[in-house]
Amino acid sequence: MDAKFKAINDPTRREILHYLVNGPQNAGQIASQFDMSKPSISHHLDLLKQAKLIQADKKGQFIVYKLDKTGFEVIHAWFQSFSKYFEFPKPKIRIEI
Amino acid sequence: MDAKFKAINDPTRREILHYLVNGPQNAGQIASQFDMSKPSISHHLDLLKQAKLIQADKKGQFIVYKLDKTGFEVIHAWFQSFSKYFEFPKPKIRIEI
DNA sequence: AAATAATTTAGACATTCGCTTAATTATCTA
DNA sequence: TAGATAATTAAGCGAATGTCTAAATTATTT
Repeated sequence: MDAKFKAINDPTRREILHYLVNGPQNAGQIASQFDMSKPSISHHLDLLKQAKLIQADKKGQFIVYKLDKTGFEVIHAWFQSFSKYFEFPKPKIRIEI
Repeated sequence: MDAKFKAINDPTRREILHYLVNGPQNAGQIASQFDMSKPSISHHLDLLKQAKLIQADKKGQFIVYKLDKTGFEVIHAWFQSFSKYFEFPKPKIRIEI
């Protein structure tokens, strides 16, 4: 729990998560998006992995990262625990008639 | 944005938020729930207020705090931005037939 | 087997964070 | 108005965080 909130507390890590919405990327591709050393990005990726917000898959000499639903669901559930106090806006839907 | 994620990163602040689900409480009542000095709680309340996760109302010599929807909605919207990647579990509903 | 490439690990440093005690401000009441 | 109560602000300290460079590890290519 703590690890997840800690993970999303950093702006770089939140950017990494958003970047991965486009699909899986290896560590080098992710690092190239940021004006920051590769070891720093590697450290951020490690914290995101510990929080189960991303998954790492080794593909030869590359390590491919992708979003992990596990961690997101836990945080989402935490938010739901406030729903008795107030409702959050729901996505608009259309129903055919 | 940063202030909100920072605010929910701390376990004491998350407990304060949950405590306020029961309804508005003044600073002393909140502090009495924690084995921690009042100035520390006061500081936590300040960060939560800055993040617009709680609102402060002065009632005489008391300051009454309550949850503020504003900040929660912003964080919730951030999560929604990942919904294109995976859906979160929806609350179960019953429809009368 | 040696060279190259991708990534992580290790060590160091400045900044931020959370906590405490002491001092301050504001309000209520006798 | 003096004294008590509620809460915050100020100052200081140790621990955690984010960043870097340099070194080590793992996998591929020639």
